[in-house]
Formats: sequence, C-alpha cells, structure tokens
Amino acid sequence: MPHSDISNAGVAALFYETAELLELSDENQFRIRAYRKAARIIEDLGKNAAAMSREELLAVNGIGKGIASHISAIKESGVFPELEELRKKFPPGLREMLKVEGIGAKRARLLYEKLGVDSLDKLKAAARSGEIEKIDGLGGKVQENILAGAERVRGAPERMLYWPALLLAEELIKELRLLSFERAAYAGSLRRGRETVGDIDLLAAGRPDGSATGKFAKLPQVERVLALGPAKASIRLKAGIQCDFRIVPGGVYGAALNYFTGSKEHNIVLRELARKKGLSLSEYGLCRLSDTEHKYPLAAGTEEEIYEALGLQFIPPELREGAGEVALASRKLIPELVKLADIKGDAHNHTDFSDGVNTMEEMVRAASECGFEWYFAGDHSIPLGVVHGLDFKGYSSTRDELSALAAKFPALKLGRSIEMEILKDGSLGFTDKEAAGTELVIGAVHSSFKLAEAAMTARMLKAIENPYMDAVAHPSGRLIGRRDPAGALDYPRLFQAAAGTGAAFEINGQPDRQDLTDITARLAREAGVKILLSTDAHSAGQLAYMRIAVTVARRAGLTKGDVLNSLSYKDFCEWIKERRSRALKGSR
DNA sequence: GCCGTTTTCGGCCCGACTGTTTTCAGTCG
Repeated sequence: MPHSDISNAGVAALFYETAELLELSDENQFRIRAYRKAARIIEDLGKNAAAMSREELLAVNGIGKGIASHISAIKESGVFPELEELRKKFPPGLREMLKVEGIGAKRARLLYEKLGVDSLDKLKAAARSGEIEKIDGLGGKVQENILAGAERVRGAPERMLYWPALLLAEELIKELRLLSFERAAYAGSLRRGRETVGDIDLLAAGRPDGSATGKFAKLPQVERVLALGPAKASIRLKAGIQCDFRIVPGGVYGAALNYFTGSKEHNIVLRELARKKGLSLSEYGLCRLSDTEHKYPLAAGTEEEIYEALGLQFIPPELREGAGEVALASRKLIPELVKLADIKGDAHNHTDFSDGVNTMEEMVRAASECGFEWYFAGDHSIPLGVVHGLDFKGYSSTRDELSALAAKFPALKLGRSIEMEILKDGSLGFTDKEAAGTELVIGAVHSSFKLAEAAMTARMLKAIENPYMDAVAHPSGRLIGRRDPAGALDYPRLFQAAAGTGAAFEINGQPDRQDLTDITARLAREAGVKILLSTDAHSAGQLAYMRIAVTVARRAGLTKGDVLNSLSYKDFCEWIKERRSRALKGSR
C-alpha cells in the first residue's frame, strides 16, 4: 500500500537517522552530509515530498537520483530499506549516547567496541567504574565529562521561542556594552529569525586576550561554563539555553558576523563559491588561498563587502538557509524584503470588551505611540463565549465608542475589526447581513481542531468562499510546543480559493503562533494571496509582536507589495471595499 | 550522495577548544 501521506518531517527523520548511523559506520563524510542536507531541504519544502514526481524532486537543489529513489521507496513501502539494514548493525542505544555532550560517532563506536557500552545506563556505569579512562586516547578528564554529560542528557533538545530568545540576547548585549564592547550583536538562528532557537550566538569586536570571555563567563545570567578560551566562551544560561560568545578583531567583524549568522548550509555554499574563485572564506575574511594566515583579506570589515567581493547581491539574514538564495543573489534576484518601517497599522488585536486586558482607549493610545498611521481595533465574535465574543449589536456599539476616541488621537485613523468565529461547518458567527455591516472580518477557528484533513479543509474552504471573509487568521491553529497544527490542511487548495475571492491570509505575530509560517506564507504569496501581518495583541505591550510577524514575512521572502499593512489607510479601506464587491459578484 | 561556464569523475568549508598527546584526533558549530 502506498504511503504517499508520509509527512516531510517523517521522511526527514529517516534521513537524519541514516546520517547518524552512517557516521557510526565511519562512512564517507560527504555522503553523510548529503543525507543531512536532503533532510533539511525536505523539512522546508512546503510541498509534500512523497507526493512530488521524480522530475520535481530532481529539480530541487540537493536532491539527486539517490535521494529521489529513496523517497519513492519510502512512499511505496513506508520504510527505508537501507536504513533498516543500518539499524541491524548498531543497537538503538548508540544513538542515545550521541546526545551526550562530548560523545560523537567515533567515541560512541569506540566505547561500544571496547566495552560493549550500548546504552546511557551502561555508559554511566562504565564511567563510574573507571573503565573509560583505560582506553587508549581517552583519559580521566574525558571520563569525567562523559559522566557529567550523560547525567544531563534529556529527550529532544529544548528550543526557545524566537521572542524570549530575542529579549534575552538584547539583555546580554547590554551587558557586553557595559563591558565596554562598542560593537556587539546576536547572530545565529536568532538573527535569521527562526521561529525557535536552540542557542544564542553573540559576537563582539575586541581583543581576544582572554579577559573579556572570562568576564562574560561570570555574568549573573550564567549557570555553567561549558568551554572557555581567549576568543570564545560557551555557557549555559540560567534561562535554560546555551550561549556561544565569540570575540573577533574589529577589522574582521563583518566576516565573523557572516560566519556566525550561518546557516551552516549557507556558509558552505558561500565557501564553495569562494573556492571556485580561488579564495577562501572564514570568520577572518575572504582571503586568497595562498594567504593562509588571513593577513590580507579582500573583504572582512562588513558583510556587504563580503557578498560584493563574491559577486553577490547582499542576502538578508532571514534568507540564509542554503535553499537556493545564493544562486538568486548571483543573478541579482533577491527581493527587497518588507521591513518594520513599511508597516502602517495592525488590524487583529483585542480589547477588554472580549479577552484583551486593556481598554479600547489604552490599545488605541499604544497603537498611536507605535507610530502607526491606522489601527483597526478588534475583538472576538460570538459564539466564542469563554472570551466574551461580541454579537453584532456589541460590535456596533463598541464601534461607536471607538469613533468617539477619534478626536483624542487625530493622527491615527481608526477602524473596527472582528475576529470572526469559523464554525464547525464553515459558516461564520455573524449572518451575511450582519457581516456586511462590519468594517473588517478576520476569520478564525477556535474549536473542533481535531477534524480530519478533508473535513478541516472543507470547513476552511467554505469560510473562504464567504464574500465577507476578508482575511483568515492563524489557519493551522498551532501553539508551538503546546498544540500541533491542524492535521495537514490542504494549503494549495485554500490559497487557490483565497486568490479567487481576494481573501488575505494572516501571519500571526504571537510568539507561539507564527502562523502562517515562513513556509506556508511563501506558498500563499506564490498563489497570489495577499498577506496581513497581525500582532493578535491581547495587551498594549503585545503590539510589539508586529516585529515577529515582519520577521516571518521576511523569511518567507515577502516584499512590501505582498503585505496589506504597507497600504495607507485610504488604500487599505479601498482594498476591503473592492475585495468584498468582487467576491459578492463572484458568489452570485 | 550531490554536482558541473575547469563536467559524468573527482572533488566536496573552516576554525576553536579540549584532552591527550608532543603533533593530533575528536567534537562542536
């Protein structure tokens, strides 16, 4: 029976496991790299890999004949035969051991072959009994570290949401400034704007003489020091996340920032490109191959110089995932991404009329202080009783209240939006006649998440076909780390329908939503769907979440023109009016 | 296993830190 419904995450997991077992087999490192790369590419594909044709798969950079055949075998049988063979060679416990800090493939295999260690428990026992230090090449210190590492091993590595990690990084950078580093920045996956991060990477310009890393390792935020050298410190923060801090000379700050921002895949593509030009790229700059001491860099001070010296357009950090962006940059096809300064307003948020904590006036004041040109104050609709969803009467009376605020905030154009319930059958919380009397409808699902894929897709399609559905909010319903996305929604169909009625889709900026994601937002734009960036603020302070929504949009490659928030108040209102009138004609 | 304006074979990014060694392997990012 074909298993074309196997998810991309499922396929990727098989390839990641294959890479690990090949590593234990001491296989060709480039073959291992190819599996890891393919796994990452598949994770971020957007479309279901198992449902793609061989030709489509081969067109993806990083997927060749081998991987394409493997995917087709997995689709047919549900298993990956090569992986099944590898699994027979090593006990499953060896993969557990690889999670221990300081144990890689070589040591795991060494411990297995010399001592028969094939589980975390046996590993701890071997360390305690002093057997490990007797092995050639290992010693007492290694044994000690392995024991400590084995005690700390947990399940899946914990990742922190983008927003708290960002605030933490900004706090640490303030500390670095107090240590008199003038130039310091966060890099890594945080700078690339990934929805969660596994660690925080910090960089500062200065003399790597050991005094600064030492001071950094003594900051009050530090729980434990993992490694400490003159140029680099790795620490575990009390907030429960690792932080790698690196000091580089000011002259190579740009090269270091580029290297430290990654992604690893992006760096590899850049370095390969450099090699083809007879150059070598590292955190010390772009140098001639002969200049092994990095004494005469051709570019090093800024990232811009490096991309230019490689013959590339500058690539914003959010696009540096090794997913073809370097090829685009070489043809000058990187778009001008939307930025926070382009954003003129927010349309999805809440007051204390429903489940927000601030009054309408407080929200409007906060919006005004954000420098917005316009603000559509929102609230939930019926029948969402638990959050005091408004009926049409409630919507109308609170809209009058909003109008009364206009005089107090003359610089801010105001509107009233409603986060409209999409019921189980796809109908809306308001009748069509009532919906026609609203200024902006943003539809959302808050119940019956567990419908099967077909039923959920049909429900959303019906909602999108409603001519008053102006935008669809957080379609997957996921809460990162707490609630999984609604089972495999058929996004291509939803986006096709939305392109037909002109309905927009939202990128929700709540830290644990980020929904649409970078991947689905990219698909939406390709289908011709407009995107609404939303804070979904439930308090005045949460209007800052627009920054998150913009980051997701940038990762999706969206420009100002793709995003409704960049429209002036007049144009935004015009968009709503025209969209509804077109959808009404289409629905007749 | 992937890839190609030096093509279908022979390459494939680069460096810091640690611990164990006296020049390097393993791990990590």
